[in-house]
Amino acid sequence: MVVAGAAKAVSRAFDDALVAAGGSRPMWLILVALQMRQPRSQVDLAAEVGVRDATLTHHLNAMESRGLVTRERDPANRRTHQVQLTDAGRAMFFQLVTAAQAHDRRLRAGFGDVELAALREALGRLQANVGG
Amino acid sequence: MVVAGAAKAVSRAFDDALVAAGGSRPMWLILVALQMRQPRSQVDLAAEVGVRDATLTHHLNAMESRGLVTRERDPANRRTHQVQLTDAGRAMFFQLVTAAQAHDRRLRAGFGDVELAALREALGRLQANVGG
DNA sequence: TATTGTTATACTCTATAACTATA
DNA sequence: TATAGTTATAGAGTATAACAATA
Repeated sequence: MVVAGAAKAVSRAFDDALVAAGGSRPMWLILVALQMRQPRSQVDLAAEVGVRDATLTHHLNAMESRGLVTRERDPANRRTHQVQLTDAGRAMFFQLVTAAQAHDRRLRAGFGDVELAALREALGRLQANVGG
Repeated sequence: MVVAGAAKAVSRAFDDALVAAGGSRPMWLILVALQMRQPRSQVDLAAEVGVRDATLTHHLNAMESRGLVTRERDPANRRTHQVQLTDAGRAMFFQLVTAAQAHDRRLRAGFGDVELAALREALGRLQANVGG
């Protein structure tokens, strides 16, 4: 119960940091996924981000209208869309990385390296315990 | 960044557990606040729960229509509503406590007492670092 | 005027179901 | 029929702004 409260506060602070930097958590996850590997299909992206197809469509619509990504039909399988980052998308990625790193520094203030490693390991186990 | 992902997963798992038990996180926070002290004004409750007055009104409307709380004007200051738990509200509180405890057991599987105390302490510091 | 609470409205994130188009 | 994606709709949670009632 105490853990859940802290988890919510920490999670929300990260969301707020991304919004303050002109993005959002879903946008961040999509940008990270594309930065790792692209082009990707929407089914693939949705699975990586952890949302439904229709939810991803919603976010991609917003990102496409902001010029952050492009969607092109795959000539080999015209059902699928190949999603790719634009230059503006890469710029937004670096903008959000910067914000996330600044947030991370603030978050781990007062933590030593060893302690931080232990914390990360423990959080990973908590996440596994809830099926994440 | 890893921490934020784990925090979100842990936070959401708690929300899901409360929903599965017939409640929600805001309902839980309101019930806990009233169980600690009642009657309380809505300004007071909203501050404790961490939402705006209008947001609290929204949740109290739902809880009142489910018979979990009552709102009565304070005769001494007719602007304020005194919010109180009904028998059904207390029953819902215990129902959600039970669910939260079950969830907590699952969450901390594999953690020893000492390790758990260290984790709680560390999470408290993280929360403080983000201004929670 | 200041405070308490409600109403109206809107926004974000998410989901399900029905649909289109391709295979 | 099965798959990829879109559209329509909805619901939860939150917020701001305008308002009414009371002090």
